[in-house]
Amino acid sequence: MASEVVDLMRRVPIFRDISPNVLSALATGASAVRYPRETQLFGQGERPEYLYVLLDGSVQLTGIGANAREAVIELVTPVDIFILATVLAAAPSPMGAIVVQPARLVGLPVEAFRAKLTEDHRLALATLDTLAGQSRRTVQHVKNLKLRSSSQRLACYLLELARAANRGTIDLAHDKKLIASYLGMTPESLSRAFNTLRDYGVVNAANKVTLTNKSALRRFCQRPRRHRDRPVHAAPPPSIIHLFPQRHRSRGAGRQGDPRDPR
Amino acid sequence: MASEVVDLMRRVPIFRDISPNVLSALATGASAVRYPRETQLFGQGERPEYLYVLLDGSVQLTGIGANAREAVIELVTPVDIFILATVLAAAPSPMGAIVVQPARLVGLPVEAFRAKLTEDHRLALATLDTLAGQSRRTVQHVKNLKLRSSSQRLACYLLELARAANRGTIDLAHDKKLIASYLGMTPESLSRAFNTLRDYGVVNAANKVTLTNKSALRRFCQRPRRHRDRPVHAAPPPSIIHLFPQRHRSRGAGRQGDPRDPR
DNA sequence: AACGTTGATTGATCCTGATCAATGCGAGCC
DNA sequence: GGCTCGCATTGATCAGGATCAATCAACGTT
Repeated sequence: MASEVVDLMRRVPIFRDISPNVLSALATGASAVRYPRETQLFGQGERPEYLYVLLDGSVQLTGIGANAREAVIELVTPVDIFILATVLAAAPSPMGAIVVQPARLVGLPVEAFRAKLTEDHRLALATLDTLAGQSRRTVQHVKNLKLRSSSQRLACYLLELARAANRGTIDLAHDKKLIASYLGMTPESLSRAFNTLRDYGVVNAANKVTLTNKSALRRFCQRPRRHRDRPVHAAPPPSIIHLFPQRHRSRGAGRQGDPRDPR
Repeated sequence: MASEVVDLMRRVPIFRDISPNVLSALATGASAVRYPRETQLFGQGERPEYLYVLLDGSVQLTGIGANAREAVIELVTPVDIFILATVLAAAPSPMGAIVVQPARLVGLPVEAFRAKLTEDHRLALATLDTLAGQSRRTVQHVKNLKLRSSSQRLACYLLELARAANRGTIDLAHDKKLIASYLGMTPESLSRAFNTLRDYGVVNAANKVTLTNKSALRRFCQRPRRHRDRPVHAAPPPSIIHLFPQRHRSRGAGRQGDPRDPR
């Protein structure tokens, strides 16, 4: 029954406030399907036929580089929607999608989605919202890769999981191998990163992880990569060079709100 | 005169097909302003007041990590629009914006933009388009960082510039330092990467770069990071494990369209 | 013209993380 | 139960880049 699918779709923020008839139009021919591990939903370079809603399980979006090396670019967990940008651009997907935990998902045909987008303003606005959110997350990913060491990336990841789980102990829903790839390192390095984090209250028993000292861990995240003892004297005062319509860049550490993000 | 600004705005794809009155509403109080190098438009962690249209010059979007380390996350060149995602999310910006080449830009007040978005469907759709494009570019950035060596990233960058410039010789519009940061390495490593690429037909005189052998360079981009001589025998045949509604992942190199992207 | 500043290059060294190799461990299978 | 297979961990080694330091060229300033 299509109305069941519509009910399921409402679990995703993007569809929360969309009118029922639009939703059922989007869902024509669609149903919630279960897929086993390892199912490839589509490959890199293909134009996906569906916009996917993940209800249960998890899906990895992986990019393939030279020599068939792959890296997990995104790790989709329920309830979420994925390959929105690709569907909108009607372009080949820069990454493939593979089920990593037995998943239940709904595939919405892309033509209907794009058509409804042009008809329904609410839908367009909702899509804009979630796309903006995803875009920001990807930028954060780039920042992590460029500005943090691998142990720090792991620490941030764990803090994020803990925040989401909202309890002291996290259980890792994925292979260490997968997590390693997602965090941009090898499984061996991940293992060693866990060892490093033991000093900051990270206890790693099998698939369970407990953070006994979150504040220490948070501090670790923001620490410079190479912690040589630096001169204690303060950074030079901001040097105002021009006086122009906009305020000027203050070189050095003399900035106000300390915009470092612990994520 | 506001109509001048509207004309300027039309240079950006996002505004190309927007009705004049909507555009002039977006542009109320806005004008094209020139800013010198080093001008900080806004800092990381702030909520920008404007959605920016870059007409000339260039702007770097930089993330600040621990210890005031910064990395250039995006490099905006004309004609383009930036911090769209942040404006839409009405959230603090994950990166600051600094003028790196004397720039002319228009700042559109965010409230008006967001308001018009809810009123004008065309605007919403156009925004969706450009946001999708930007999102894809960021994903590509992540892929580059995870799957390619620094020399390969430089090679891709040069190929991209050559494609855009559409002539044999590129002139680098930015400091090497900046380019290095954008590509995720230090200036020293960039210098050495240029040396490495000499073997692939990259001639680097001052700010000019000529690619004398693009195909070799393209091949270099896709080469595995560590080119040890591997066993010649072909990869194992795809192992079909399940037979399910969707086709299954074929492990190994037995894939069809070779979806490696030379970008 | 001398000077100081800034950016680019090169060399020497170090460190992070990848690679290679071996082992342990647990789960599914016969 | 014994088996294999794949994942995780640990150790040893290696390589790619970062860091530190010195030099040099290009400018702008005085």
